[in-house]
Amino acid sequence: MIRQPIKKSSIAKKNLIIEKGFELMCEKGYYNVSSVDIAKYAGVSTGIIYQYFNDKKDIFLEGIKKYSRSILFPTIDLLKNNFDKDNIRESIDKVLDTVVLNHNMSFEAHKQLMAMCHLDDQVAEIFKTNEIKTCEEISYVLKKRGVTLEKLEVKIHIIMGLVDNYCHEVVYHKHKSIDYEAMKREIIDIIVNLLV
Amino acid sequence: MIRQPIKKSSIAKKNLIIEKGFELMCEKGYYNVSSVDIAKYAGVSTGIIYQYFNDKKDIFLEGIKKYSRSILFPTIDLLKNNFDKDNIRESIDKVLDTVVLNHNMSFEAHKQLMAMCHLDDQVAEIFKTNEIKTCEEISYVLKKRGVTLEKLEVKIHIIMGLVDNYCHEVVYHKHKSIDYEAMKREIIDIIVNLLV
Amino acid sequence: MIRQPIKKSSIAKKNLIIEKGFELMCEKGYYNVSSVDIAKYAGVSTGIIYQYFNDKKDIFLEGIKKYSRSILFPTIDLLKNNFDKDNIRESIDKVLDTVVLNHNMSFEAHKQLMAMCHLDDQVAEIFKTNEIKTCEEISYVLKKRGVTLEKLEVKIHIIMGLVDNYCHEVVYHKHKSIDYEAMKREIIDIIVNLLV
Amino acid sequence: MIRQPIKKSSIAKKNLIIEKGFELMCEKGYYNVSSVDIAKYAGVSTGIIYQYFNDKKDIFLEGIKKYSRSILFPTIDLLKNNFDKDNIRESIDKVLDTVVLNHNMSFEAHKQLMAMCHLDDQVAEIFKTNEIKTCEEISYVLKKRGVTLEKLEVKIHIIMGLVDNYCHEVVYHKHKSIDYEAMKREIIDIIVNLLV
DNA sequence: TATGAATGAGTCTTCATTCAT
DNA sequence: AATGAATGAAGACTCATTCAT
Repeated sequence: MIRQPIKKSSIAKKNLIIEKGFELMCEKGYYNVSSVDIAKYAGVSTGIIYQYFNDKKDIFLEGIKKYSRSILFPTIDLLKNNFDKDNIRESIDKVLDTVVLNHNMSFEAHKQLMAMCHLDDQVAEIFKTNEIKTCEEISYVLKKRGVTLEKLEVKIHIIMGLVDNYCHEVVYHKHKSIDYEAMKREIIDIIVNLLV
Repeated sequence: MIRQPIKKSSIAKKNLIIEKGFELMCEKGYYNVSSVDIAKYAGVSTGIIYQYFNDKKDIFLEGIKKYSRSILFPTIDLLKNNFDKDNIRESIDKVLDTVVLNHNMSFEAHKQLMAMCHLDDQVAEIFKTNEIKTCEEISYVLKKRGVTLEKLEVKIHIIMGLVDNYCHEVVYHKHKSIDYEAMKREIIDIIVNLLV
Repeated sequence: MIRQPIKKSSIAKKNLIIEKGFELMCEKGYYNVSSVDIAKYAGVSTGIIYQYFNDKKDIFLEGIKKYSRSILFPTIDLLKNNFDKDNIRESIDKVLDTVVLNHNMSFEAHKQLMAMCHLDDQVAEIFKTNEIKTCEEISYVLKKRGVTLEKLEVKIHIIMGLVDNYCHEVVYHKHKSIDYEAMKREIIDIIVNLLV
Repeated sequence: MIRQPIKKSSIAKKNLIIEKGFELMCEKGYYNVSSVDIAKYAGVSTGIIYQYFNDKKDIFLEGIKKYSRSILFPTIDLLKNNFDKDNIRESIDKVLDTVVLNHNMSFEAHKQLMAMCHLDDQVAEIFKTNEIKTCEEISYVLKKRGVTLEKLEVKIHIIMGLVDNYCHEVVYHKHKSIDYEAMKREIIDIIVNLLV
């Protein structure tokens, strides 16, 4: 049924479908985009889609595999570039700002990805794997930078959750009654406490 | 267009549609359930649905308004019944267990609600309102029980996030490499630190 | 099944349904008006409609029987009041003006009635009967006013058709390229020729 | 949304839908035919209909554009082939017979077309345009055959109306009390009078 | 390989009519 | 005699997927 493209141009075409399809689904929403839309947007025929993919969801899954990591867990790169054991507070501060910035840049995509994550087990599985991998990498980076703690991975998981929550709070829930600067300080405190 | 039921039996019928419809959508998934499915499941005709609701989403929204609070934010009742200032650690422990239990009881419902929360602004709005209200109520309870802290609401928000994350971690992500008991202890530590 | 109202108030109610229902159907179009609409517009319950009428069309038919004559064939009354054998030209002129005026006053109703006349055999039958009756009456009036001609009824039929055509031309087709005053003169000439 | 067929077979398919759909609607009545009916009758899928047409009415309109001229206004061809200035009476006689014959051949179609003409402005517009065009063509033919009259177009309009009325009288209203042969003679007289 | 026309099951929605009260 | 809530069959329309070319 499903063919693996061999020719260079075919491989490019398959990748184009993933790229453009994922882009469109992230922007408009999985359920608001039809296969015909995707084909048109990618500039290919509808038929070819079903030679490289089982169904519409397949495209989305491939898209996630390929792009979601950079959308959802850019933390690792941030840390690699910014983490300074002797200046944890500022490192974390920078990470928080960057994560918020990143979320705002792909606002709709994030919403769609989170939604699909809850609606589809395969999507959820990919996210889970991603998260674990990210956690391991962060762990590796931290260790390299001199952080030696018990239960490090558990702590990193908690920290990742905290960062995420803070981010969602700021990006989606933004409401007057909350003092977000204070929240940020509290969260940094918690993280610092966990890492020392 | 949309009629408000006046007769007792009609009100009951409308409520039945909300109850059964919401149940079905939570169980099978919003996008996997049609209005005909809902009508059949509720034992009413398809026509009547369109006399009381604009569309499927309307039913879902009403369902959320009616039930989601008890599904998503039972924390408040837990606290009311369990919080003991001189024994915070155990109080929190109990809350965590109960939240996990509660999530497991309506596993699919939670997933659907979270998904819709990301896909639909109206749903998101209801959640946001609920969360603020819950936060305020928890704040009120804690104050009554003798917790007097600066930035209490900010802290409660963070705690609610931590609880939620822990819960999701346990319920959805459950994987071998993580020591969930350790995670629980860490989280309790953080919460206790925040509250003293 | 169908009940004949006996009580004075019931008879009034049935008539109200015919009156208001017919009015609404003429205005909005038979296919754009539902029984519920009619009931609401007449201020009665939907149920009662089906005690006095077999179906929606019944109301329309009764409406036609009751009102269409005055809408469609007011010619007879015009003639009764205006026909002057020694001044035919002016009589006809007045009739034409009045018929056009009458059409314009119930523009939508006319269109609906003509349409239904073509769509439904029962409606067509009523129209046919009406036309014959009108023709006979006109014939009677003309004779009384001293018009004695062979094949009078045939001529009257032709005249009625001419009047109708002129009217439709003016009311519906109105376009620049045609000189309607000239047309009127020609038609009057023809009619006068027929009647002398 | 709406696609224009390019491939030969697709064009044929679109035309088939118009042809069969129009045929069915004319036969059974516009309001008694569903898109599924049309698809079945034309031997195509329901989906394809919505790729070539906005809705049912679209098919009807295309049908009218394609076929109505030959159904409704064949007079012009009749005249072209039969009109003889020195033998007007017989020419007209032949036209009348042919028009009646033609109406009887597509009895239901005529009724539907007339009905839709009153119910739908787009249909009405097409008819109006057709009529004007026909009138001009007849005018052209008559002039060529030596008929030179003032207000010729007005007269042709009146004649077309007379022919139509006679035809409807014969085809739809047929009733004992009228002497149709006499009516025919009268109408021919009127027409001849107009043309000399 | 690639095309894009075609499919048809499935969805939402309406409304003439019935029926419990 | 009257109500108006309820019914459910039928219609319009969509879209993931297939298939002839």
